[in-house]
Amino acid sequence: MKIGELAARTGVSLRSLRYYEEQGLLTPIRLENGYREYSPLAEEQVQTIQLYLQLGLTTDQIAGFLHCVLKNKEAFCKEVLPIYREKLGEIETQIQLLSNIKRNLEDRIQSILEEQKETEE
Amino acid sequence: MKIGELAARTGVSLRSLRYYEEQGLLTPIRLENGYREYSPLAEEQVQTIQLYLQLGLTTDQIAGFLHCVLKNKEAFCKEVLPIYREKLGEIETQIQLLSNIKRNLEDRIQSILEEQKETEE
DNA sequence: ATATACCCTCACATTAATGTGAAGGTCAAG
DNA sequence: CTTGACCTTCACATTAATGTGAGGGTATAT
Repeated sequence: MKIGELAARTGVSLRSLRYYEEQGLLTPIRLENGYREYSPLAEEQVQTIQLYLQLGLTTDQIAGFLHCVLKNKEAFCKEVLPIYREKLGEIETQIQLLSNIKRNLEDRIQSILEEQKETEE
Repeated sequence: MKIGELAARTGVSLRSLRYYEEQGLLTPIRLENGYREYSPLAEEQVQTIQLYLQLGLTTDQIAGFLHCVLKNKEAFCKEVLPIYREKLGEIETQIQLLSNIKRNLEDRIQSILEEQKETEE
């Protein structure tokens, strides 16, 4: 299938599909006229790529294990686990940071409200 | 004081101090030779700016209420509360998103570990 | 042959604060 | 008058995936 059809089937933009190719995640063959020709399997591959992107992995990281997970279960791809753990660590750090800010903001909002209450009296 | 001294006192880079001026957060006067001359109050102002930046506010948002909070308590600056609430909402959304990813990652890690255990047997 | 609906590549824009470096003026001490 | 430590402005780079648009080729139906 050509790129337009793959985009329609997957909901991923032409731009992104070409970008995935540039990043080595997708390698359609080229027709004589230069058009990309995707195998039927590409549809599933794109969905897999999307899944990993939604986990916050970069195309670089995905490229490191994609060809493996497309053929095997994740558990058989030794590159996956360390990347998951690394990402999990980042996420936890980020949540911690945001939680601190959240508490700070809540305290400040509370202070303002109390101050305003006093002034009303 | 000149920019180098202010940078040394506050730990904020020259680049950032100039950027704050560009964003309207800091307005040193200019000496005849073109050098920026900061009032002694600038040190505290910079610390205030840093505080708001650390809450995740943009220079645009800070510019909206900075001149007020430098003179009054936050509670008297009506622009502050809505901005805090907006930011709080963003933070909560972000935490929610990250928490979903976190759970997803944890599940996947768990699955991999269990699968590997089975394979070992 | 022309319209239309595809496809191609290349390249700039997006966000926000900060880093970095070039090219050059100012000032004080020697 | 030179050195060194300041200061100035300007401008490009950083991150990552995606949007957008120009300029142009291809294929099919009329």
